[in-house]
Amino acid sequence: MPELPEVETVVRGLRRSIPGRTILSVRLGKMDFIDNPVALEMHLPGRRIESVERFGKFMLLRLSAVIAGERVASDDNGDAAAASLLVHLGMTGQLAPSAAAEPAGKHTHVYLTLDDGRELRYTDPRRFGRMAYLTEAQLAAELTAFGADPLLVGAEEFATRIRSRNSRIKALLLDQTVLRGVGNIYADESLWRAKIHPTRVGNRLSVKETETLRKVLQDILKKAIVMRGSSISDFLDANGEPGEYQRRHRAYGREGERCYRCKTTIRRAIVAGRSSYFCPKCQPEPRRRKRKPSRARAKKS
DNA sequence: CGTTGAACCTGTTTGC
DNA sequence: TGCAAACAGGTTCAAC
Repeated sequence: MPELPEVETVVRGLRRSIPGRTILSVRLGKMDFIDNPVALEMHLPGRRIESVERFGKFMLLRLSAVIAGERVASDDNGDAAAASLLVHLGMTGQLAPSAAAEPAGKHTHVYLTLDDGRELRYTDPRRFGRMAYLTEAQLAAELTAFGADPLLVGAEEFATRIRSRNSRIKALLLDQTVLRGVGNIYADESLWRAKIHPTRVGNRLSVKETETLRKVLQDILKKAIVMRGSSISDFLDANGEPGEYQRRHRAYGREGERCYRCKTTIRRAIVAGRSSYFCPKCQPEPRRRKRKPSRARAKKS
């Protein structure tokens, strides 16, 4: 459920009351989605949360360096220096503070006790999310593999990233090493708006088409953030509130309904392994590509 | 390189 | 009603 707009919504919510708080203790339930559970228990207590940031679909809680004297940095592990708690919400993750006395749900697996009587809790039924305590060096290494920020990427870079690839545009939009933060909903919404069929191949899109796609993608992401994301069945922000952007969806989840532009019935097909919704009229299907002219003897056709 | 399908895990919806 | 199948905002990895 969480794509860039939803993660940004959670981050903005957390920024209102989390920075400045110190983590007093850590309690863990199931921990198969945590890189190194012991690292959390060992290094989080005593740390102050300096800020909350977003990187693609990741949330980063920036942690203070351990105050000298509080805990002596006698080791060279770097565990006394600034570090971060990286959180990915997967499909069903939620990160929100609540009063420590508030009963937690069945799928709440991480409890960070704060110094103001609250607990920052991570809840995730499917546990497709991820949590990890990372030093600065580990964090830097972790983030290098990701692509451009879809909100900031310029026309030239976007065109290059898309038009240099031989994959379907749907797959490219979902590929986090191409763009960081776009998921299934916003990929389909932007393709519908740009009138581009999800199976069109990147290197066969014109410069004009990629520029249209970049603009509508940015416009959609910005509007979705303003509307606090899309809540399909269970997305809730850091205040437990659902988003409103699902009311603006034009393609995603609309199989069998009529296209807002031409009234044609919206169709669903699996592209890049994901349900993809599109208007078969507004988004014309590309001509099937001939297979490679393998002159290496293939028996023939 | 690129594509597909399976796997990870739990819950909800849909179909017979 | 009951039960099984299909499906879900994501990522990763093996196999071709």
